[in-house]
Amino acid sequence: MGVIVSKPRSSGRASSGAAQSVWLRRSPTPRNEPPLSRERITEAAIALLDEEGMERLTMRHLAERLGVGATTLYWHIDTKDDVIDLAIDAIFAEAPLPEGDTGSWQENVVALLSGCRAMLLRHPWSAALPLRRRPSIGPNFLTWLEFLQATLARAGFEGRQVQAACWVLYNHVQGSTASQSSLRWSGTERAAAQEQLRMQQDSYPTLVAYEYMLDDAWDENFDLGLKYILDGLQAQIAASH
Amino acid sequence: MGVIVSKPRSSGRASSGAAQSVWLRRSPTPRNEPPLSRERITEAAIALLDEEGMERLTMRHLAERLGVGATTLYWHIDTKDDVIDLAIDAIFAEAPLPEGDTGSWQENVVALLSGCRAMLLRHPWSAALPLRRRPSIGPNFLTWLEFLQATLARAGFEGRQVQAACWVLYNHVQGSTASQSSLRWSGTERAAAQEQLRMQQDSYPTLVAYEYMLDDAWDENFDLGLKYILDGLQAQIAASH
DNA sequence: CCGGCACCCGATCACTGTTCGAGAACCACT
DNA sequence: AGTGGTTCTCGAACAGTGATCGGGTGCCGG
Repeated sequence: MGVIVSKPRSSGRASSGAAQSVWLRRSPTPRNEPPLSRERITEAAIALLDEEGMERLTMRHLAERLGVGATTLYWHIDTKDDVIDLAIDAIFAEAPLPEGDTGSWQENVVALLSGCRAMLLRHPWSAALPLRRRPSIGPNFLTWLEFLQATLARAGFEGRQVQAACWVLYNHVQGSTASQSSLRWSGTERAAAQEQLRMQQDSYPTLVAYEYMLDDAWDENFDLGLKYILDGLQAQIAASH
Repeated sequence: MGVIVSKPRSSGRASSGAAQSVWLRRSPTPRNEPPLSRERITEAAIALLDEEGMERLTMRHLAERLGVGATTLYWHIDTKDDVIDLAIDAIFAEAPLPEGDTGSWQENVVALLSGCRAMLLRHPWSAALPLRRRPSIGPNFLTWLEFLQATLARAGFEGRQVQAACWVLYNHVQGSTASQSSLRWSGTERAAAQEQLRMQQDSYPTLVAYEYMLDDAWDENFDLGLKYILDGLQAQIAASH
């Protein structure tokens, strides 16, 4: 201890301008059973986000859900962004880390990413993940990423290759689930957009031909795309002996 | 004509609930040279976003920049989301579409994605792209996507493969640029996070070993990741004869 | 019994997106 | 020149936002 020095309710917090990430400060309640805690706030935030979406996440709504005054939250967290950071990290605890080393590294990666994908789809608001101005350095996210990188390192990648492979795979899960979650729009508008697209077939022949935005073969697209990536990674390993 | 019926300033707009996408309504100013136009608003919005970022994009700021009352904007657009949709689509006009069919399809894809990446990095707020609740159906975005899909279709992909390949590639550009743009955080906090990560080396040995979040080899990671994807796609083509 | 600490909250501030209705500017046509 | 209507502008206002401040509880060790 002693590394993280900032007090929970410091009068001049983050004197050097921007507030620090939640993960760099320690929780202000080391006691036994406080009535309100970061954990309870995070839990309620996730429930609220799942039920009503990102734009309905409000300090007042969240407080009401917890049966608490709105400003009370600010004793436990510094900022609304903190709540979102905590929620995002918490859901990564739901992504299962496959046991043992059964099977090829490809099978391990597929299992890991599939579990993560299912988790992200359960929480559609996670599409907001990449837009956070600060990177994710929550413990659960780091654990998940560590697992992925370790799997790749064990598969035979080295140095820069590990990072590159890791980000390609992560972007694939994150990007495809974000698209899928965002594209759950109203049926009427969707129909209008499809009509509009079909009317402009001369401008977008390929998009129309391959039914851009018309079918919902999310699973197939994800699996096939993942296969492509894994094939490319396998080629890299083969080339490196 | 006659397809898009909603009036620009309709009293009860989008009577069926959610507002329609900008692209499904027509511009309210078919006149010669109106002082304020969608184009000028879009232009100013992009400049504002580039200079001050997403959270500083405000109707009032935008209006002030245009030397105009805040509420004036609402005659030209229905909603702030419309402005963002317009801005996002407008920057896709900056992504160059390589001329002709010189070179292999891989080279064409690399050129296309590199141009898109440079454009997205010039406008870091584009990281917010995937989180929009409605999908991108602006003309410039569709043109760009059409070009990518057409390139892939010409390369020999068929049916579902085209879509899957297209999304893998798109997610790679979008995801990597979003990460890079988001990770431009303050040096002090970054140092603190690195310190924290190094302290927990026991928990995250691989992340520390491969310098997660320590180096900024964005270009190398992007290129290498793209190579993996292209190799995987090449394997698909080879398998399909 | 009491001082101090952990925790809570009502009032309030500056600001947000958006609506409303009153107006100004322009146009075609008499 | 005048009139009527469409096109465009805007100030005032509304409900709601994140966040701060200072004054409160209630509890616990002494």
